[in-house]
Amino acid sequence: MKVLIVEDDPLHRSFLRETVSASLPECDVVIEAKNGEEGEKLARDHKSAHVVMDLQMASRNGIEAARTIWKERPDTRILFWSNYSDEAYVRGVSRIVPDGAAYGYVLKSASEERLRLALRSIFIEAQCVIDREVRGMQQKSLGQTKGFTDSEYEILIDIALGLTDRAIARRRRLSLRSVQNRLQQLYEKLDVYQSAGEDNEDGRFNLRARAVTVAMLRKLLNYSALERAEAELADWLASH
Amino acid sequence: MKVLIVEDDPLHRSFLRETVSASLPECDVVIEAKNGEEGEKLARDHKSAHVVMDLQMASRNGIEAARTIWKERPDTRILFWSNYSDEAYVRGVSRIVPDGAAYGYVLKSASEERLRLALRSIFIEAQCVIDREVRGMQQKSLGQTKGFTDSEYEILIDIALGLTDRAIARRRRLSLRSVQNRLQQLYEKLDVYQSAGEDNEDGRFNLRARAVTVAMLRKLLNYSALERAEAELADWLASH
DNA sequence: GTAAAAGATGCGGGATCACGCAAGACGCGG
DNA sequence: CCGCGTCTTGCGTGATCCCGCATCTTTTAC
Repeated sequence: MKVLIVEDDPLHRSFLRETVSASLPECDVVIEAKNGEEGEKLARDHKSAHVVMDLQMASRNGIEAARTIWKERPDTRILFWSNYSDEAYVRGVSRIVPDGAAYGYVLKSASEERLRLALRSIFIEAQCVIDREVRGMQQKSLGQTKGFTDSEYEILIDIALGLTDRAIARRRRLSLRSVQNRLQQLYEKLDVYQSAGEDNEDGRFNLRARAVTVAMLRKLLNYSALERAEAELADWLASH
Repeated sequence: MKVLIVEDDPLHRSFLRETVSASLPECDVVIEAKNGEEGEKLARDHKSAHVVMDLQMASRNGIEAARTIWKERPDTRILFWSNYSDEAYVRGVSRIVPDGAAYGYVLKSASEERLRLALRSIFIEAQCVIDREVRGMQQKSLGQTKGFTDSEYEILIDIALGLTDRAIARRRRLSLRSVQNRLQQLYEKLDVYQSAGEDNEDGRFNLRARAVTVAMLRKLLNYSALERAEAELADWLASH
């Protein structure tokens, strides 16, 4: 059994290496990559079916890497080991996990014991292990209650990218007015109005820009989500 | 000699502790805090004059903490030990360092040797030590060449916060038209036009929103910068 | 001290945005 | 089949944004 570690921080990497070999005696080979790009390559070369990796890496972030790995070999088992449970990450991950694949998401702040357990559950038992805190996010993003619809999230990304209403309409194949409707309901859910109008008409906001910032502050968006969205946009622009 | 370590990652924290005591034999007490808030408190309690800390912490980020520490005791020597050299961080740090204070900025990706050297240079010799890569950023942000003026950066933050032109004008005590001028020059420098107009009028951008995203992708802005800006805005709104 | 450069302000117009109103389109339980 | 809610679309309006043109002030340079 081979395990591939993808993690850019040297300290964390060596910690992972030790934990993996300590808690998985059946693992005889440990491979290490120090960024997403290298991770993809090594996963391909070694046909490794067991991966533990960080989200948020400099060269190619974990979600990108996971997507190409799963695209080539959908039965790969991946444990995401991340610092954050941003809704942007959780949403990004659950968007790319193939049907029936075993995967996990545990936070770096979790105890070592929890990490060991997750490793065994996923790699040996083929079970999914999602950290409690992360699970909360997932509920919020899937169950509409208080969370954001896919269409709302979609349009959030579009305005974050700086697309114009008309451009969004073209991209999502909607009429101009529909785009604006979605925008309104997004503004509503993000509470952009509350902080805006209030008492004085003095401190009014530019709703569009404000929505993006509020979303970032709420961890609905983060750098890597923007990065991915930007890449997708470039693709779309190329294919026109 | 007392040294205060402020770092939220347990692995990094213990690494720091070892490195500090190994490279600074004259240090007899090492105190540890696991977030910015606690860091401020311990710095106050222990009157510690030597701090090494992370930027990017959950509860209260490094720049905030450093500012209050320096406000209370400007001769404190602080070594920032960070994963990133985002222009947003560099700018944030150099904005708050008091005149004549000794401080340092080294990346976590640097060698352990470099860290040891920095520790001794700053804490013993009272010299400033800035990582090469970080220095590059500093040049770009201070020397206008190819970088951004303070006024441009200021307005960038304002639109990122979602302020309206009129609101910015009030906040910065400018006329509406001046604000728009600054915006234009910001758009220019961020190359928002290039990606926008080009050939087809199809993929046009909303310049305002686009500028923010481009700035984020270029690391001119990041989460903690937004966080700080938002707090400042709230203050300003309160004092009207 | 004067000239050039940089910045601030006003005016005005065309484009875009935010959004109320109302009419069709689609799915869903009775 | 009908009624109901959700989603989509069109039209129109007022606010806001982007920006060219022209004037005036401040800073910088020599």
